[in-house]
Amino acid sequence: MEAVALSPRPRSMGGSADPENTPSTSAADRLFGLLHGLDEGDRQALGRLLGEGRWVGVGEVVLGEGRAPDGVCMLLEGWACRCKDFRDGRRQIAALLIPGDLIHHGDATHPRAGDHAVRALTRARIAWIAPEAVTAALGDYPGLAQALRMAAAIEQATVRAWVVNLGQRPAPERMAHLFCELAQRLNGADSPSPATFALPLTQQVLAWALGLTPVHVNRVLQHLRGEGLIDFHDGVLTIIDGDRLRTLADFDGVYLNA
Amino acid sequence: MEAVALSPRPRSMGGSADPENTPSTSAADRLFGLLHGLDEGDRQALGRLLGEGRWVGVGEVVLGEGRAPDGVCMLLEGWACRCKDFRDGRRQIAALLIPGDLIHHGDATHPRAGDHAVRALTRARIAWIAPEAVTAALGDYPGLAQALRMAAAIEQATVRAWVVNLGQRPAPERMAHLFCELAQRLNGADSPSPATFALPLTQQVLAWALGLTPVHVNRVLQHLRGEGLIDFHDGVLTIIDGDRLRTLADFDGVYLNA
DNA sequence: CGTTCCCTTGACACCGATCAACTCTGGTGG
DNA sequence: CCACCAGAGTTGATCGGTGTCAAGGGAACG
Repeated sequence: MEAVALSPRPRSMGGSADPENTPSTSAADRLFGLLHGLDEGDRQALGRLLGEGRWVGVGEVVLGEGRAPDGVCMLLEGWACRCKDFRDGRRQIAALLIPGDLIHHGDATHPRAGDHAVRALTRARIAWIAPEAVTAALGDYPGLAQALRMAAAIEQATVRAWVVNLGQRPAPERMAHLFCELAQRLNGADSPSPATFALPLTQQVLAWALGLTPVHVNRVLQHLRGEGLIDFHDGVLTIIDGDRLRTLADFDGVYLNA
Repeated sequence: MEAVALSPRPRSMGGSADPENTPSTSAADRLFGLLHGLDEGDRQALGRLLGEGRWVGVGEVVLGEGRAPDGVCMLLEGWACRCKDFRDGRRQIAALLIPGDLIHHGDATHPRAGDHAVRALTRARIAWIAPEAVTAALGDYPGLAQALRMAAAIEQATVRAWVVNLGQRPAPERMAHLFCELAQRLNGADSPSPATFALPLTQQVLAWALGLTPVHVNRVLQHLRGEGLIDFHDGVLTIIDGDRLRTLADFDGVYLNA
């Protein structure tokens, strides 16, 4: 992960599309969006617990292989991934994490998360909540515990969806499915058909996520583009025809809903 | 799932190798094996909560797509799978479940498990614990809550391992990895090299789990057999050379440990 | 004694990997 | 300022793993 850039270089006119400039003030809100009509106190309590977080650089390991510390860790800004590295340089991304996702639900019982590492794919801001603070907050704000369990369950369903994606779908529908998932996670289920959002990932990273080669990712991207479904360059994905994209991918986003 | 048998027919001299005859009295014990030195009271409490369970037939849906009921559900005997069905008949198994595995951790907060169905692959015995009983027991036996979270975390790690397996490994190492995982889950990490255990699955089921075609599963099985690594027929898997099998699969079973 | 269905085998097609070269942009250092 | 380099993206040629199609064997069952 060292010698390879993970997010595309800013092109031509600088940071005009710089994804880090999107405020994403509401990382904690996204976690709480999982719960309908939740107490406003819970939301503010979580915000206080999280604080500002700290910045980590591109490619940096947030949570290494080996036994993980206790406490809860959340991604506030930027992109990260759960990533398994092979000795020969091959990699597989098992999860893409966006602001509001839990990096670690360390309820003092988590076994070793040693099967993978969490790495920042862009510059990223993460927040740790100390285990004592977690247990205390769980007592004071019962909604919090529920939100954490909910988030874990949704991540579980998402990983299962990736198993299905990798096991059954050929490359174009596989990539289409990933894009549909990300669109829904980023914009919500009801995003209009011509949608544009920052996807600050290189084709190499997409390849790691999709179990493909970078060159094949490139060809599939061109294919989808030629079909008039999407456009993707310089870290910006445009979904041109969401309906046809979902049809191609056989996408059903219920697994992402609370 | 209707017209296809899921476990191989008993061959020649009847049920001599019938996997259902293995007592597996200790399904609950396996869940508790996840915790070192746990209270004996907790173990017995879980046993009482589970009771005898009820039998379901081969191919029967234990937990359908759609919103799941509350409560905890455990597999006591037999095999089951988390299975995603496509309209055109294709399938992908996202998890293989053996006695002691949790089918449903319904802590009254689980969202729709609607992305997949849980089906019995053999005749299976499952037990439900009503939600009130769960919350009551969680209060009385705090070790139980920890065991449930632990089991969930291990399943999560297992699904991630499947993502890696499907995304990165070619068919022979993929199958080898699955066999290593099952051997460890069934016999523990320290099983002697020539090991034999019941694997009451058809090649078609293996294909669903591995993202391969039945005919390719057949060929890969022959290949592994020709290499002197395993033998598999009539629902019995023999691991002839565990070391070389693990090497081939690049298997590291830490993700299965508590 | 025919049916069913799992397993097996062979021939062939194709998706995606591999290898290799080239462009382009941005960064670096003389 | 320019030469050079590094790394992302792109393209073409070729190879191989896996899917597909098709046929047949063998054990259990009615």
